[in-house]
Amino acid sequence: MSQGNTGVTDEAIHDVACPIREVIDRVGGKWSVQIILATAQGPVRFTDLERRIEGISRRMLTLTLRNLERDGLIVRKVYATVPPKVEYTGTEMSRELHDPLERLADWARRNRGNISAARAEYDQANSRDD
Amino acid sequence: MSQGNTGVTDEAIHDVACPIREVIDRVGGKWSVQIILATAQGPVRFTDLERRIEGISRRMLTLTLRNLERDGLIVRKVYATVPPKVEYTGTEMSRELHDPLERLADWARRNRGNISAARAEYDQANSRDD
DNA sequence: CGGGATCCAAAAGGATACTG
DNA sequence: CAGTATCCTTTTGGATCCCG
Repeated sequence: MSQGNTGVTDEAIHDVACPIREVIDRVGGKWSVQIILATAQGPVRFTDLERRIEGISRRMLTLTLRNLERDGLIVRKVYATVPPKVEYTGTEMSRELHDPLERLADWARRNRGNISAARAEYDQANSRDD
Repeated sequence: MSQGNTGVTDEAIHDVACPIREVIDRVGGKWSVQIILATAQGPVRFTDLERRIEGISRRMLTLTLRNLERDGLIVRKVYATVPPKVEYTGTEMSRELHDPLERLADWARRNRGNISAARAEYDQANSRDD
């Protein structure tokens, strides 16, 4: 190796980055995480979700639920009653996501200050010149 | 509490989901993670990144680098030489992201099979009817 | 109640030509 | 070499109305 620190890098990057992409592609949507958390401890009805997740539109709730169901992260149970009743429940796989997500949340809480400071600095530095 | 399992839920969801959103908003882009990983162990030049991150366009490389720099996740160092030379290096804050990200990657690797199985099943179940 | 169908706005991303 | 500028396509998300 004559060219400095180009060792593990390229392959290792792909091996880590690629699975991460897969996760983000499924839970990176604007509402996915909230739904995963909301359905974690038991069956929740459609309308309950709509009320509990502030700002979500009917369309996005349906769409996100469908995608999560397709990926096996939640289970949809329909009761043939009238009026209709549908319950959504997070799966085990989905619950196993909580720890990893909590780590991310930790990082975010620890570095909130850092990030907004960095931003302020950057934005100020790039308003003078240009 | 007379109405069943509505305990921690709503506030707790927000307290966890909100920081997670913050992280995803910064590293959820299509190329962010790869750049974070690639710049982790030392200075990398623009063209090196362009070569090592397969499929990235000049535009997106620049854009993503700017955003990461703005958030304090990488540092940009310009050498006033000719031809120009610019190096990008991940910051400590950025390196602290690796562990959380690795957990996510673990989850993805463990559940890859589960997910594609769930998809296959779902897609098949929804091709018959409709 | 729990959606599906439709239409629209905004954001993200890609291709590529040009430049200090 | 390391970008910027411009144009275009795709994706994502929101607003509604309708329907069993």
